[in-house]
Amino acid sequence: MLNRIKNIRQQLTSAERRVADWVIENPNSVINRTLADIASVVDVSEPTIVRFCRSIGTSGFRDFKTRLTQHLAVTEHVVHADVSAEDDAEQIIAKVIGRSVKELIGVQQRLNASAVEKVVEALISVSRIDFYGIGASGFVVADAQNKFFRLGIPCNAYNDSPTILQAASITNPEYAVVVVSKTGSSKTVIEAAQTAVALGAKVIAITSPGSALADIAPQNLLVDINEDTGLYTPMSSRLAQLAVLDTLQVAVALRMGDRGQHSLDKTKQILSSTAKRQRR
Amino acid sequence: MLNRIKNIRQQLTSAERRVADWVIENPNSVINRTLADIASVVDVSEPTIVRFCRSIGTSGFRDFKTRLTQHLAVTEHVVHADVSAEDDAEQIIAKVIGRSVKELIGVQQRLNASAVEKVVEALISVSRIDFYGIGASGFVVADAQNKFFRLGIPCNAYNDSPTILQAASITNPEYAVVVVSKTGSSKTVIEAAQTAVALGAKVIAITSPGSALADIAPQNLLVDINEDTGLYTPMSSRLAQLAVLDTLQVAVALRMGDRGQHSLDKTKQILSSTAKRQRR
DNA sequence: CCATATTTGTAATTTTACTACATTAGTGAC
DNA sequence: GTCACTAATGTAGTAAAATTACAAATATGG
Repeated sequence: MLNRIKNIRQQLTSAERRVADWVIENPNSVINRTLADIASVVDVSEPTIVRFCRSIGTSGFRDFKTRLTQHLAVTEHVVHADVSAEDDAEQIIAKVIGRSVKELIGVQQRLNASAVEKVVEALISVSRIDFYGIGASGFVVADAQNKFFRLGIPCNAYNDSPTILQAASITNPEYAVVVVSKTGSSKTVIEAAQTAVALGAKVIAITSPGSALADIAPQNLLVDINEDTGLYTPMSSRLAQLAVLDTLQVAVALRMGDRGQHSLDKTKQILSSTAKRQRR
Repeated sequence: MLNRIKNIRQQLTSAERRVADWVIENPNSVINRTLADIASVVDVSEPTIVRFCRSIGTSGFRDFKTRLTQHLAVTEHVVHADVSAEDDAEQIIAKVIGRSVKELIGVQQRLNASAVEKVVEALISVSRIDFYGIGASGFVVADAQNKFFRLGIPCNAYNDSPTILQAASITNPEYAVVVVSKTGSSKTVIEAAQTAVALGAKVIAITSPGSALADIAPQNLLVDINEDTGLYTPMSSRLAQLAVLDTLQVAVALRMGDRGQHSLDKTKQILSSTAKRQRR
């Protein structure tokens, strides 16, 4: 919604643009104000505001207001405060999960669609995929390996430095290498990424923009994770990485068509028949 | 919001209750309808609806409408449609992550605060914690182990059947055992939970309500995960489990006070100094 | 610098929410 | 059972807010 306004801003007439600028500056104010109200603070006429609403694709001021309300409810649905020792369980639940929700929505908005498309192209063009991640990212790559494996794609996940370095040294142009790292500054993953690039593998980095790793990898999915406020483990970055990999897996599965669906069905079938056998 | 209406329902007068029932049935319709509109379909007068709005704590119909809009935007912030082969990257990102967001918000609402409190009590009363999970839950418990370990709590995660059964057989009342399972029907985890309960360990299950595992474990955090629509791997359940464990870890850390904070600081310090050393 | 198109504002209209008051229905005492 | 009283609901009018029609002003090209 707000993005749409920003995108279309230059196509607007000057009075409408003044409205747009004010809305972008004070989105929350729109919800509690009336048409006349806004007209007077922005110093334009009421119809101008209605025209602005139509320009950005809504049917009128009323429609614009409800849509903005919905948009803001989602993007700002967060308990902004940090957890504190006085919080009871109810508050902790709200705050911890609220932060995760915020993080996911952030990824949803920041993740670059065309970059995703390119990465998907790369992933379906190779015959195997390796995932590298150390520390907290180690769990993420293990999960990713499982996900892609179920699509029938041969793949491995490595989470310790020596093995990652060895794995990188035996890659070739038939490999895609997905390197997951929050900071993108660990020596191991950088070295591994360099090696893989040199050997012709398609290297994809899921990391922070501007990091050393991001500079090396030709295809990047840069996820700009909000820095942790210091407290507690990096849940947010893990969640963001998982979300990116979920998206990639679904996108790859769709591009693979029946082949991927078939593999999925088979793995599911095995899982459920095992469960039944065990239940007896 | 809708919960509030349900709670207050019996205190309403009969005409107001008719309004409440209609709103609960058709919450989305409220957004696009006018006061007069709703009055005619519910077959009450307009002031009755305004009175209903006041009864549930809003200042009038307008206020009620925006609040409901916000509420629905958050709880239904989802592209309802499933992903399909025709979707482009943009839509896949929106749908996949949107579903995850929905799942998290669902957990946030369903997770029982008093149950969380009891579980936290149990976790801080023991000297070590074991995490059991097989298959997809295996990744979740590995992550949990890492999280709690950083608080300075001795703990282990097991993700294969024989090891889980062995681990359960050496538990004692000084152990807390956290069993993670989506279905709660796998033979291994049920058996392990039974063994641990018999040996006096505090057994906590993160699983579906009504499952066999839920019946065994004295303390349960029941997470009622929306069944997957069939497509793709169980991302939702994994996310829900992670969210529950995140919450538990934060709650435990807060209850531990300085002791937990101190351990966290130390582990963080080590991580960053290692990173620096590697960067040289 | 005039003609035309575009942008913006004024004022009237319509839609919508809200309020004051009247009517009806319900409840308990005798 | 009915009268008095209270609570609940509706009617009709009012105020407020959004929208529209049209006119004035501003910009643009020949």
